[in-house]
Amino acid sequence: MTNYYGEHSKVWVSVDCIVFGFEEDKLKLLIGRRQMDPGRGEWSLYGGFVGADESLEDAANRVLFQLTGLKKLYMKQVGAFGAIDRDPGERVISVAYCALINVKDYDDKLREKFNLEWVSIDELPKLYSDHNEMVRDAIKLLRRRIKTEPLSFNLLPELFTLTQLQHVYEAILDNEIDKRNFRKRIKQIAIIEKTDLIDKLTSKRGATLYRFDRKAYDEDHSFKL
Amino acid sequence: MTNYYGEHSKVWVSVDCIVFGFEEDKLKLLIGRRQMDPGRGEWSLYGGFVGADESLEDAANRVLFQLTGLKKLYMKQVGAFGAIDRDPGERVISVAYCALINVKDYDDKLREKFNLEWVSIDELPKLYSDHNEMVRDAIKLLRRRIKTEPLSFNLLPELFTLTQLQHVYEAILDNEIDKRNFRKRIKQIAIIEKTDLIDKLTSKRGATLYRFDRKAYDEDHSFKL
DNA sequence: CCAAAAGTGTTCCGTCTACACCCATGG
DNA sequence: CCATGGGTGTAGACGGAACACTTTTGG
Repeated sequence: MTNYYGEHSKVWVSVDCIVFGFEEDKLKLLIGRRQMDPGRGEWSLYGGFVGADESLEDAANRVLFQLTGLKKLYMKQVGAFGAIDRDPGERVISVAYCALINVKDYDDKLREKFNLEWVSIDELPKLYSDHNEMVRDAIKLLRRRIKTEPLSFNLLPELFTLTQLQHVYEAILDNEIDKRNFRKRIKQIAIIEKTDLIDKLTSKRGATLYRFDRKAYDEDHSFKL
Repeated sequence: MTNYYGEHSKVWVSVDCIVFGFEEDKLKLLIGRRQMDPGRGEWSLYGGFVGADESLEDAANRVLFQLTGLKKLYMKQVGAFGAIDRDPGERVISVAYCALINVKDYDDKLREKFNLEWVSIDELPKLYSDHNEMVRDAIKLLRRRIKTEPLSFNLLPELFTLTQLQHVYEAILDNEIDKRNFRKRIKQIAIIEKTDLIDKLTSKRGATLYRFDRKAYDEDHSFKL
């Protein structure tokens, strides 16, 4: 192989994963105690180095799979972070990825194995390196995208009630939404499908369960909430 | 220095700059013929490798300065591109940055030196590697941001007419805007300042020149167009 | 029987859109 | 004097926000 770029220096590149979940009507983040030096023991996102033979997306998916046991997660790049001294050990450029998972699908054994915690985004501790910045940017990205993309379903089980769905929007956007207006809008957009199942866990009367209608969404991408 | 991450492999990281300008009522991109192997002679964005002792932003600013002779440009990260074979020569991860410049400030000698051309974004040729993707993402970013940030002034001289400003919006958003509605909205938002100067280059009657009122903007960031 | 969550429509107001004519001037 | 771009206001449509009461049922 010809050595084209030999005179330039190489750097380590890592990916860091911002894993969001939804629990107790709050948007939560999966973080853990860093298990390596430097920074051992600090709260941190979970990450990994990008291998010579894997793309950035592959690396992010690999890390997410290790972490959650799940493939095909909703995942989006947040951005590259490249300050010289962002990592206290060596020069490392990191690309942040944000993923949404349904906490119910998540294997709690993995949580224990990696010593992870679900932490509410408004109670986040100081994280390792520039990870707080990454989280901030990821939240901005979510807030923008949730208005035009059906992100919210990734945070919920397949079947969910309209109240749960509304709580997801409220948690991400951090404001209250009027119940009637919310339901009106949801019903105008034909991308959620009513089932004849009733959820009786959260109320005595019971609430109708809905599911995301991916087919309808694929046919009509125009979507505003 | 302790070698923390020695077992992992390093990669080359570059920055690629997407430089937008506005000329002849069109949004244009500064591209050139690649002057190195691999891909010598192909149309390409202008880029450079990230040095061991510079941040990603520094690298992007350095490349932009080389290219335009200008500092303190409006610049935003578009994202990291990391497919394994994206560069035909070696494994290189690239971070794309998008910049806006006023073509009038631009030194044409530099254009000749680097053999660059201003090409209208709807006449873009096939570019080297994944540069067309980068440009697509950059345009998406512009379209989103121009609605809430005063980007447009970066593409214009300090003094400009309302018609010019409108043409910038039309070029970026790729649709026509009603003149009266546009001017009504602009005047509601007090971030542009009328001068008593008249531009007589584009019309016989002459058009009032305006300037961006940065102070007013800094005081009131709420802004929608 | 009562507490607790589900479910349902209407009115108002502000914003966006569509639309056409006069003005000033250089050539 | 006329062609060219500059400049101005209004009416109707539409979408978002505010708002309160009835229903069901488990305990």
